[in-house]
Amino acid sequence: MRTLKYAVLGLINRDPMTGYDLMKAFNLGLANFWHARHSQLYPELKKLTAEGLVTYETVIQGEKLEKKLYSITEAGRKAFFSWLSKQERPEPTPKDIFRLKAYFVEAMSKEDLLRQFGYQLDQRKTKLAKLEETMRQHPYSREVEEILSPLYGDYIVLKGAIMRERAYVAWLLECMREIETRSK
Amino acid sequence: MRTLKYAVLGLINRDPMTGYDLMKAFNLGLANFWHARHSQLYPELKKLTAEGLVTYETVIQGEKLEKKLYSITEAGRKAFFSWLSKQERPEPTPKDIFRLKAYFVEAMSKEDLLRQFGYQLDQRKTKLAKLEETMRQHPYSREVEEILSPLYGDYIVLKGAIMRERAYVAWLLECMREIETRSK
DNA sequence: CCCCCCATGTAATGCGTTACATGATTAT
DNA sequence: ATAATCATGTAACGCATTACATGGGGGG
Repeated sequence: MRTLKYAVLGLINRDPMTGYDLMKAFNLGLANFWHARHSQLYPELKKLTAEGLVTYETVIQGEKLEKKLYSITEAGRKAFFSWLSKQERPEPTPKDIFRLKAYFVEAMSKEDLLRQFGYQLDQRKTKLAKLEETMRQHPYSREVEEILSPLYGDYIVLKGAIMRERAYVAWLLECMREIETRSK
Repeated sequence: MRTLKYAVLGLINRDPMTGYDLMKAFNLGLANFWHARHSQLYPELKKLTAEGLVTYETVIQGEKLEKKLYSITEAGRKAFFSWLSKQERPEPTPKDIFRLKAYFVEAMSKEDLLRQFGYQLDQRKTKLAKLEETMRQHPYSREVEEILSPLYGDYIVLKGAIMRERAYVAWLLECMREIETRSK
């Protein structure tokens, strides 16, 4: 499937960048739907270079620090667009350890349950608050921009992440309310 | 982390079962938050047996078909409960190919975008309808049951899956509405 | 001078999928 | 009979994480 390949191509297609730049992207905005470590990125870039989908030029930073600035090739752009326009069937539902634990509700005491759900609620609310803060500061929310820009892509996935977190929080609250009511 | 290990222990803790039974569970109810193939389950059961967390007895089905009926041991139960009560920090956000494509909105034409979002909407709506049908037929929705039963666990994760799908559908609709409005 | 960040890689290990492989039972 | 389902396993491969490993640049 090689999804990472296309994620990297898509980013480099926006602007030439280094492996380090990619790593930052995968730990910031993209982290809401895709994640990769540098230990996965550097080999991937090597592979893409070998496949002729990207090229790099070595840039000197300061005195002698070398960095590789990657650009997409025509072949790379073609591969990326071809992947992008392909309709893929929905993937299997993502795994979720907390839902798994919730499934085993019968093995927990009511106190344990409320502790577990409460902790999860805390975590999720914090996450949600951060996403909402990011949204408030997002340029797209303030100035109305052209729809076919990277900024708009940023905006819609952020919006999606917020809606996803809200649904999770709502679920947790509903479960807790029911557990509390019944345990009286 | 060995999450599969605990998923298996939790299921066998409910009732003794075979590898095949486990496989069915991972493709039905659990599929909404965890998934595993038989090729992963049989080795896992072997490992759990070696660790002394489960035991099995061989049962003959019909004339000569052997199946292994696994039960949890005291050690297994202990390991399971210890995992269950442990608070884990939220995992990294799950990967989502469609969100990744949505992020690269600037590389698509408006027609492509509407086609992609439309297809995804179809798929997600179908999935949601199935979940809602399962919910209508769920025993817990009809008879009010004791809260600390496997049936309740089943119910809350189903509820969670429905809320998750609804949020996804709502996001898709919102994106499509905006894309259509702006493209005039 | 020291710490944080920039910058790039490799090795070992673990988790998961796809494919390979076999055979019995049950329902139509 | 024959197809679907029950039932159990292994092998090869790919994707991802953790740990190992090294060194320069810039700000305080």
